[in-house]
Amino acid sequence: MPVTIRDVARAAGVSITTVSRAFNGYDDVGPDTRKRILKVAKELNYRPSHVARSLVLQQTQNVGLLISDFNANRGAHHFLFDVMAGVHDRLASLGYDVTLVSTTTARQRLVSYIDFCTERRLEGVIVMGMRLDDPYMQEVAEAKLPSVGIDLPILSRYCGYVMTDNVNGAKLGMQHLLSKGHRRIGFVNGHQKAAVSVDRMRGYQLALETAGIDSDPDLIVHSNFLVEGGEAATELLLSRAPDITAIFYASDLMALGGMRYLHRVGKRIPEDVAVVGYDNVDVAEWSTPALTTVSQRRFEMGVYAADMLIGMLQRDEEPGGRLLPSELVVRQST
Amino acid sequence: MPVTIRDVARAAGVSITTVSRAFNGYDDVGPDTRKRILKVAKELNYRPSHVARSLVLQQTQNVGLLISDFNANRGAHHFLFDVMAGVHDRLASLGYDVTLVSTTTARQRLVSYIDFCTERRLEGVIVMGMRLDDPYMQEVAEAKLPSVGIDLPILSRYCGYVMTDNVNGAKLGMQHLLSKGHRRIGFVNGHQKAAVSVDRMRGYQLALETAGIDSDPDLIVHSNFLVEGGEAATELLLSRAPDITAIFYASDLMALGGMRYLHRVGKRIPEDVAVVGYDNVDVAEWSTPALTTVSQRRFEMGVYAADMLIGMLQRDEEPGGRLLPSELVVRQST
DNA sequence: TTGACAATCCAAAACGTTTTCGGTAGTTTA
DNA sequence: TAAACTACCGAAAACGTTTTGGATTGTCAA
Repeated sequence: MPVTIRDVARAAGVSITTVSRAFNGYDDVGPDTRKRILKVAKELNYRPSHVARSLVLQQTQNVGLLISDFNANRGAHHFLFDVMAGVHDRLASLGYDVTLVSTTTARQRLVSYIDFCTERRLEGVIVMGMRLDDPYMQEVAEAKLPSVGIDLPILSRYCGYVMTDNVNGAKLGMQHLLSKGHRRIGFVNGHQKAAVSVDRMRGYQLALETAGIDSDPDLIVHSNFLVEGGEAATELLLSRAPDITAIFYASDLMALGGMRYLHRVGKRIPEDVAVVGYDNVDVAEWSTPALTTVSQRRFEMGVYAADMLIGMLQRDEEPGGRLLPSELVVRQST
Repeated sequence: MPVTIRDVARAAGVSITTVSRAFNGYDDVGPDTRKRILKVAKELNYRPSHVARSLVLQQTQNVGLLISDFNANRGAHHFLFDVMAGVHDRLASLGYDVTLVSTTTARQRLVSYIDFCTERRLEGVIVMGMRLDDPYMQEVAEAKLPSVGIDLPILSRYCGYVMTDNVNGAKLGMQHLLSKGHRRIGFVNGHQKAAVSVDRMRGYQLALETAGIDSDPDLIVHSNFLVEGGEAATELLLSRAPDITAIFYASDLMALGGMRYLHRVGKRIPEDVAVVGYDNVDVAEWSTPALTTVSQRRFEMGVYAADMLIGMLQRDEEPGGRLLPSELVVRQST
């Protein structure tokens, strides 16, 4: 049904070899024949088949964008969307196609992640939203498929990663609170199986340490990065340590949930309790009071991840771990 | 480099024909040979090439997910992400691959949307985030490529769409305000080139009409669906008609911006001005006061769009226009 | 006049599958 | 015992490209 290179060749009165060469800009085709071929091709509405070309060239120009359990991670769109945009933007501008892959789907179809990718001859993968205990973590690390994790510190011959400098980010947030005179600071972290959580925990501890304050386990609670989780965590935190004057949250959404709870129990922000979030998502700016937070450059994370992958693919570069700087954004909640 | 069907055939001592049949579950291959082939294939780590198969079968099992200017539309993630999840979820579970496509990228690469799709032999496309005056609108409508628009009323032999019943949705929001006794109701609509805007405008007018209220052009202003736009629009609205007691926004984000402005100028919500949004995004629930809004079932929109496309692809069904019901979610802003 | 050398072009193989059309045994039926 | 049938398997063509290794001109220098 679709018009092939053979149709063009026939219509232009040349061989398919010549059509191919005309299209790919080789110089051993006469200027008039070239013009004729191009004209005929346009008339016939010829589009070279990407799949035939992939087959003979043995490369698809196609990379996967793997989002762990896309469906269940919908609440994370505040973070994920921009990263996706960054990844796609860079990859597309370099001529790569991006196919969406989700692990759950793969699981449903009883195909492992690596099977999925090699079957479609994906040349590389960018992985996001994954937990450290996810079974696919190991698959990614062991596969010989070039891949780069976002917020996933996997490092091997074929795996690199990009993430924000979370320990410094957490330190920034904490130092800000410490500089405001707070001494009893609660910490609502993300779930323990998120790579960022362990780093942010370290930043929290480090900041306390250098301020000469002993860490109190009662002041630390783990949650799920989402609003409801932050709400519940804050309630728990306040029941355990009613004397805290500030809370540091590992995500803006949890901070929002926390502020909602604080508001409900009549605490004023920042007078009674100061609040710092993490991510600097758009919502942080809209809340009342506007949320002080540690920013992550999400779009850039995607771009850099794409760049690292391209480096591996096109220039055979060794992957590495790239840490983006964090920045403190001070607003009214502190 | 990758192991092919020929390698498996050689290792198993059979022809490639037999390997192919064994893999595709044909019944004319002996039970013992089949077992042997499968064992050998597993040992060699054989994965059939999706691209070779696509070439011979003349179908790719691949559909495009076209997001108009992905990059610039990042602010719309509150709406888009869930739809994407719905689309991907359904499509993936039916064995289709999903390729991300963005028109800007295409434009950069000087390849038209339709070229992009036919080159990759995409079997269909789901289109979202597009404006009515977008040049690609016509391309989509004229192309013989099965496609379904989300919030885009394009209808042809190959084009269907799914959108929320926006005129009824707007009517619901307005009727709610009218039932609370409001008579001077401002309307902050989205930009005029969005399909949903014209429907919501109609719903607004209809509601006024049946309530016997004349529509006042001073009470209507167009904006861009985003927070800052809503803020500016509200300022304009109040300057033109200081006597309004309620505002209906065509998106939750604009409503949020509006509430921010109202708060700043000392108006109480809902006592001085009642506010209704549109979309029921997660943020609507978190704001203070929580936002009354008209809900859209975003995930389902994606699922239904996928279903419609599959219907065309697999059962040659005629596309149509599917309208999802809207629902009013009453919270504290009214 | 002839050999070399551009300038153009083409036939055929290759990429990794699926599928059509047979072919060869062995087994049953008449 | 021959014919028909079953069960299993393979050779080869096809899908739409790219690329290798010439082939055919014509031109120019010797």
